Amino acid sequence: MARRPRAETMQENRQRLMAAARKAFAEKGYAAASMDELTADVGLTRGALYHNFGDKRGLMAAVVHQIDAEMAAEARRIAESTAPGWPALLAEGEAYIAMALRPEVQRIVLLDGPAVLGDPSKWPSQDSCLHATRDAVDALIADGTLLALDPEAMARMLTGAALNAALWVAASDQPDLVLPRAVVAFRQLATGFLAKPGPGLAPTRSGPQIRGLRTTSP
Amino acid sequence: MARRPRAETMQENRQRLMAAARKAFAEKGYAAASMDELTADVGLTRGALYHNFGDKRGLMAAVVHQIDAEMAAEARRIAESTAPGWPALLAEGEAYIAMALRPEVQRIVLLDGPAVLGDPSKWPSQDSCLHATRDAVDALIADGTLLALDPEAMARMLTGAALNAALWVAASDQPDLVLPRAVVAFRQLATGFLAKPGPGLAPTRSGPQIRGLRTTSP
DNA sequence: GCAATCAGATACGCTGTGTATGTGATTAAC
DNA sequence: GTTAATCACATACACAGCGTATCTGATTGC
Repeated sequence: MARRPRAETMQENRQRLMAAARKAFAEKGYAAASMDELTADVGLTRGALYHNFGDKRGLMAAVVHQIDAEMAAEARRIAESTAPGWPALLAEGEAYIAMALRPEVQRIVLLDGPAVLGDPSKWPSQDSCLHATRDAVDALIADGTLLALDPEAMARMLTGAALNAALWVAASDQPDLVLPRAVVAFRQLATGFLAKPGPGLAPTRSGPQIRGLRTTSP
Repeated sequence: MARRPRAETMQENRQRLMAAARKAFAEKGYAAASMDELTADVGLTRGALYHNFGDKRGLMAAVVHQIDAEMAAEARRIAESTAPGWPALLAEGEAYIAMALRPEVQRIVLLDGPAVLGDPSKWPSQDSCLHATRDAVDALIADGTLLALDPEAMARMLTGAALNAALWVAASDQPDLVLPRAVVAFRQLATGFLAKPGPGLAPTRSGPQIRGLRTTSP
């Protein structure tokens, strides 16, 4: 028989369990997701689950970590494809807004995550998204672009505003329609941290675009 | 016997159940709170609970509604005891930050609430806090103090930033120490919505006050 | 005073988690 | 190459907790 190394199949099983968990948690919510069902879906039993993740919460932690990492990576990609500095920070925030519209992110990371794992800043993953934003803020403070306040607080408020805006957008009747308004408001709010606020504020001009579009730099 | 009217004792039982629920939900979290224990604590059984609130979630909704209303009332009181207009809006936001430090508010409203009941904007209570902030924003837009963006989005982001900041403060090692920094950052961020940003930004001047106590500025 | 109502209690079933134990395959020792 | 140890996962069990269906004694309206 194809003697596959043990560690390999184990890794694959972990992946499959996490994939199933993402699906179940996103669709039914953490509380309503049955571990029995979930494991059966990928041809395993709860035995495998408890062996790999300790308990249901452990699986949740792993899933949240994974999604969080993906989000941070995507935000970083977007930020890097933008003019560095202030526009990149804005782009990052907008990226979070856009990502938070995905049901998976919304349900797992924003709604159930804090309830199950506590505040994001204490997550095992240490919350990559927050970290990334904090780094960006640090750089912009050193840079003189932003006011020298507590960078942790600033990062926290920016991501908080962005993610909260996203929840609002998602809960609305026509997400596609209100999304641009949220983005505009976010951009405007963020200017509060600028060391020298741009003179002409023309927020609604130049059409707010998300995901890849040029952010108007002051 | 003292023939108390039925509606009266029923009302009292409801109150007692809710009081017990606030305690249990705050201390153990929604998921870990046992309805059997909770009802026994006030000398009742689950029968009373299901009769009055439908199910566990119904009880949670009632509790959240109650706390939310209390928060909104308190915020309003604070706002009214401040110079009307912009300062009042800031005071309101700061009040939310301070209130969110209370374990009850934090655990029930901020962490478990969204997971159990969904996004605050869809809560039965319609989220009084959000509503209050929105009204304040509306007035300040009409007033010309704030930029005329989507008021819903603005309110959402302000409360989002405030509450997120509070969670951050609460999760920190020395809440008392970082709270002032959060307040300063909040005040500064909020200026982003001002129609004409003040020239000299002296956020720490005039002492950010939380619940009546003067925060030490570093 | 009597019947209808109703708040709350009692009893039951069921789902789901966690744990303790079992087992067959893989790995490592000799 | 055989054997012993390990280990990933399965099986079996105990138990807590939610929801519902049914019951009961008190209150209310007539």
